[in-house]
Amino acid sequence: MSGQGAFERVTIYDVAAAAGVSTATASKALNDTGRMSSETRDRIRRIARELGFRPNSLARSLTSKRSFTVGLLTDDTYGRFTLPVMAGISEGLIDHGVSVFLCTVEDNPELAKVHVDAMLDKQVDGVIATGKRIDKPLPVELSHLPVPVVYALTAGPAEAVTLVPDDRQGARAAVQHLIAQGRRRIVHITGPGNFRVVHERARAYAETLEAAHLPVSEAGTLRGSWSERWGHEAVAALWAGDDRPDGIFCGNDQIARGVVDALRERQVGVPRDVSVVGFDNWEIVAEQTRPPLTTVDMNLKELGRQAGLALMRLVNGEAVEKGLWKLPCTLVVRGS
Amino acid sequence: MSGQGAFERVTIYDVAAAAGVSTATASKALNDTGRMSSETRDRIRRIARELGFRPNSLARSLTSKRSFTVGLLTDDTYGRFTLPVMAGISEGLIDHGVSVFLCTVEDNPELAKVHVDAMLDKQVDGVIATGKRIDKPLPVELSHLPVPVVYALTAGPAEAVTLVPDDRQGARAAVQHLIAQGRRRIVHITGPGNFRVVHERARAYAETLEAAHLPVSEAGTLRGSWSERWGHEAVAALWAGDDRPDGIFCGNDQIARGVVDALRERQVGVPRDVSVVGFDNWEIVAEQTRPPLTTVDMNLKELGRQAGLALMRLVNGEAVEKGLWKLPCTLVVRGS
DNA sequence: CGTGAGTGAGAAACCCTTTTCTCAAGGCAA
DNA sequence: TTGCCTTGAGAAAAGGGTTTCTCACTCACG
Repeated sequence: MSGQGAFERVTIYDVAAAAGVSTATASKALNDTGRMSSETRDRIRRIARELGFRPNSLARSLTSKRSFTVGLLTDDTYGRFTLPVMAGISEGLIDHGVSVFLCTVEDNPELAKVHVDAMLDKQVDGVIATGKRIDKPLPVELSHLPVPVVYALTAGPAEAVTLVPDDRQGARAAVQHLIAQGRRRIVHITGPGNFRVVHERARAYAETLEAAHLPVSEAGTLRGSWSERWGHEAVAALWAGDDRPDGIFCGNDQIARGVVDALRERQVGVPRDVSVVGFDNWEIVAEQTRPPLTTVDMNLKELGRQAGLALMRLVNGEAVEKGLWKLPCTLVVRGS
Repeated sequence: MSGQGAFERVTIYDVAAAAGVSTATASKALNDTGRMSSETRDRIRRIARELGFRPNSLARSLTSKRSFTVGLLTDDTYGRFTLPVMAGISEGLIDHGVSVFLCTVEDNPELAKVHVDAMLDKQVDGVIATGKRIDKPLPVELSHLPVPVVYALTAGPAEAVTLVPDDRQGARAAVQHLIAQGRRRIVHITGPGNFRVVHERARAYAETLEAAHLPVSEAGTLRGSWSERWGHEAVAALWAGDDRPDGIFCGNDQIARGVVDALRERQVGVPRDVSVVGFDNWEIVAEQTRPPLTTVDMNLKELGRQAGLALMRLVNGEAVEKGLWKLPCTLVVRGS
């Protein structure tokens, strides 16, 4: 099986000796550089394969000044957003032979500094900062590191590359979907006003209604918490009045879940009487709702992948457009 | 433009030259090895500090055969369990100067192999495997890697170190709490029977009742899905009969949430008439439930930390007890 | 004064790979 | 035959540290 060389690692000296050549020749044969007869090259390669030779990245990095590692900093240990982003980064970079150092720093500046120093000592080629909120920075200053930095789903300086989902476009898609379903009285039930995403989504909601010549009022946007309970409460408040909506765009899936449940308790048919659209495509919520939620997916894994690729371009010295990159969201149409 | 690596790194040669000594002496001064006058040692150290010298880990690893990195493999990109475990690992290891390579492998054996090979090439000192289910292994064989492996929250071979929460003890604590609240008719509403944790918790539930001389029947354990909906359904079924419980131990917090909501809809007082205990301490669920859920915390971050420390001991060649390590759970008492 | 022990520090080897420079040999034109 | 060019390959250095070995020197003792 694999991994038989458990004791002594095979080095390029072993390959060279077995092939009766120098390490220089062996190196060149394996890296497809230098000049030599194709017989020699093939023979060395065959022997390397037979011996199970795997070059020591550390030694290679020492001369190449490239470690093929990057550091990933996050302040999120529980959230559901970070993991897909990290998975995307890891997946996008492994294709380039790059491995990712995971560093969780909570909100602890000293811990963050320790991690950053450890990363730098290990000669990372670059750093990705990621977090739980796009309007809060990590507890450590990364702007004058000796390596490039990319920000994903966390606040970064204006002159850096920062990747976030395009909340406006996602919200627009959601509201347009409601309009396309023939809904005309559309409200927006969303989270706390001190989140930037709440502003973005609410603004896009209002603009989309306006563009469709539908009535839009400040009262159409209800701010609360990111919870099912708030969904319940908002429906209770709306149904207590006369001007009941026939379409509801929710700021996240939990609110939408609460909304759908509250409507069902009131015998209001979803989507017969009211259409509901959520945000996040948190599958455990969206798919379990009855009916399953139509919702906006932020494509976080893809966002992570793009962040990784952007960093690679910076590391390679290629030109990369600075500033905020807004990545498209996708509407996932289910039953609501 | 910052971060174009324009800075020249300070090497030990620079320090040695500035101090007028050889690199050997500089190395020994900085590592507190070898023999020299304390004036020399202090002077070299001071100069190193002034120059901002930071040793290149790569070069150091090349000779020391220790890279102070470990690989972390996970098959979970969405779950809520993995992130705290990873955070604990990262936190526990950074104290040892060890950084963690994050590798997400989904259920893809080839991807997993690529990641493992990349890790090995980068000379990781060890590997930690973690996942979403303690009864499913990762899609890659790790048992004859040339470095030690520790398993956390995923299935590992019998002869390895595997860390999992002590589900039995946690379940026992939950049921004992219900009994201490004066509850006597206690049922268990839990997840699908093909999860090992379902068996463990159900068994501990039954044993604890038995030990307290309370009635225990197979009908007292209701298996369903890990969803709020199932909590609702189970309550509906129970309250349709005559033998209604006064204590409910739920297999996870989502079920408990559904149970509490269903009870409230039925005007059953929690905890006035019925006490409910969940499992997981998923704060976003447990704290939002009305009343807030009393639940079992699996201390996943601590589990991760222990996994990291166990790996370090293996790497250092210290004796480590093999087999399944069951780490204690903690009952978090809230309002239910 | 000769001897031995202890001390402080440097030279050199080593870790593993890449890369530059050098060189011998052979082919070919003059 | 001489001289130049090409080709294939190796010697050596580099990369940034650590570690072993050696050595010169001082001091105390007999």
